[in-house]
Amino acid sequence: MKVSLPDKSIIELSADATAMDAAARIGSRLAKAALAATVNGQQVDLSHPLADGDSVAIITGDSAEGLEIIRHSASHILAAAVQELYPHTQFGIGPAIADGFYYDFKFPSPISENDLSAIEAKMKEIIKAKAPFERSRLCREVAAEMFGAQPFKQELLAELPTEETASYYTLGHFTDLCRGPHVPDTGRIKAFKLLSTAGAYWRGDEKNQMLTRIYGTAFPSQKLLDEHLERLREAERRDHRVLGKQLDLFHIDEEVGAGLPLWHPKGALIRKIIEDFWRDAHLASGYEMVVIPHIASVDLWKTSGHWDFYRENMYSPMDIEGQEYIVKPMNCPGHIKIYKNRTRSYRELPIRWAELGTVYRYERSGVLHGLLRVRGFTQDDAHLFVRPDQLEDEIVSVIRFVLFMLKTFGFEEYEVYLSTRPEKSVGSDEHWDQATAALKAALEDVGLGYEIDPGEGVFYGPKIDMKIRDALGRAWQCTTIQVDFNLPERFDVTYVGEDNTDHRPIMIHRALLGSLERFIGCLIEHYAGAFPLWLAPVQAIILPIADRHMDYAEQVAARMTAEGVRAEIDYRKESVGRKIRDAEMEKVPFMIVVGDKEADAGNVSVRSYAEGDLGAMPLDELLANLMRQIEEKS
RNA sequence: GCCGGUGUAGCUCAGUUGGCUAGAGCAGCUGAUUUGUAAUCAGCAGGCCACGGGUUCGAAUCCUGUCACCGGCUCCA
Repeated sequence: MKVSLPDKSIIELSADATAMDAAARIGSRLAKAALAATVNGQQVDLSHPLADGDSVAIITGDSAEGLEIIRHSASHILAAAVQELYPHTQFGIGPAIADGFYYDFKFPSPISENDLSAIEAKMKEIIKAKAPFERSRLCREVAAEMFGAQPFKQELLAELPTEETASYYTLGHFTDLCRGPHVPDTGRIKAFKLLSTAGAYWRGDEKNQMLTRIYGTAFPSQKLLDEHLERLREAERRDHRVLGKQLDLFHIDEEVGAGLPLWHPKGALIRKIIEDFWRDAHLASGYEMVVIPHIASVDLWKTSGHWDFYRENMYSPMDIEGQEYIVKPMNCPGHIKIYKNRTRSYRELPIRWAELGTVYRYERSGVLHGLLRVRGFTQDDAHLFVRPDQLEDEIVSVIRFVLFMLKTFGFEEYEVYLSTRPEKSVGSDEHWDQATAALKAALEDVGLGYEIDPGEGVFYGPKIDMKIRDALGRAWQCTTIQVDFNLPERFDVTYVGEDNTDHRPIMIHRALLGSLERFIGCLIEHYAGAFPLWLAPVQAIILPIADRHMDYAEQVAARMTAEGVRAEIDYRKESVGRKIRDAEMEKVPFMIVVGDKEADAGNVSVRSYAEGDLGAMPLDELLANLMRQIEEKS
């Protein structure tokens, strides 16, 4: 028979040939590297028999598909090892994921990370034995019989469409319901490591029982695995919680409360720089600033619907002279009240009101995470009141504004989601459809790729979310843009139209950075604590060589400060080497060494954090350089 | 909230099968050194061993409750 290859060439094989035979015919090196194959667009095992006219591509560990198959097979090896070591374990599922794989188990008694090395050892035995993955097809009755005391497998089996005979893979004594494909034998797994254990609800539903998940990763070679582990260690060094401590930016104090960060002077300064930039950018983009109180009468939250739809995230009311007040979890009702304080004309719209608004939300203790998930945070919030004919243009300009902001902070990569109507929500289907369509149209207008996140909208409207990733690759939602027909209705928000009758504006809720806490947390990790010049709390530190250079150091500092550069002097009686080391540890962008030579010549010796020793130069030259970098925010 | 783990000086960490006055480095303070591109030297001080209860002649160590933190799950800016 003849089969075709990806390069369009045709090879001739015997009538009973398999995908493996095709690989062998192409080359012996490929046969050795082969893990699985794609036949007519479908991934299959190497043992898959070919038919005349098939188009065949061999999958190796070099491709993303190959890597996924390696990891998926590794998860089966993990399960087989667990079955041998802990015979009464019940098995959940074990897929490949972005950076590795996991398998969920219900162990007869709890295990911990200390047990992973024993499981790894057993896996290595299985790999050394080059045990084959054997595929079979069973009818449902036989499979149900085989999975006897495996309730999770039984549940999966019961949900399969009746007309289908599912496929099964057997590895030693372990058989799993699985679509495949798998590597031909366990010897193909060249490098793997078990990383951690975790609790995970069966099928991701907290109403179900909790299983024990084991995470691991696998690569086609030890070298690639080592590189990956090194990246993980590097990521730990970028952790904003570690850097926040090292750089003295913030801390979270047990006696103050979980999830309530305290900003130290340097952290607060970075925050101030971001806030200043943010306010200026907003004022320049047609926004006005508003300010509202942090607590409001419970009546406001009843009108807005938060009391009914958002209460699980809100703190309990406090009693003030018999009236119930609530700490705000959102800023929108306050801004609406400002709008409603007088009659608005169609000529005023769009109204764009922005506020760095601090909100407090109840978050379950287990979800708190440094600055990235807290209980009190400041949103870079704004509410736009627009006429229907202005809606799409306004969304487009908000999206453009977001892209500008993120780019300024060095974020070039993010994920975009369009979240649709959740179960707990208010408003008519018609309004939801209209709002969703407007967001979609705007995204397409700007040409931004996005995914749909079904049912993830807010209770009052759909939203566009943008997520950026932390050092460990976890995605955090920062930007959010929400279209809302409902709150204007609930508060009876109106404007007088050209026709002299009342009309209902549409609201856009939006936060570009999301919250300053989360954004700065991501920013610390993004820059690994080495902030670009415009954001660095200390931009330059002047290092006098000996006490007699203090006067000159102060002249230099005064000059820099006068130009608006944040400069400090290291007054300590320490060696230059020591002062440099400490400045390096604090990741100060510029170190200015001044001694006899500099004082005599009236210049400065410059060492940059990024580039090292730059040699001597006139102070004016350095300043011009710094001013340019600050201006460019580079 | 749930599963597993952790909690010793400001920070990073030792602390053996329960047994001397709980240690080290860094940071801090004092003194000496006046230093040329990643740590000068010496001395001193610093601990309710997260917090509460229990077991024991004796607890940092064992048991238990609470809190916080870490990795996930669920949930979210």
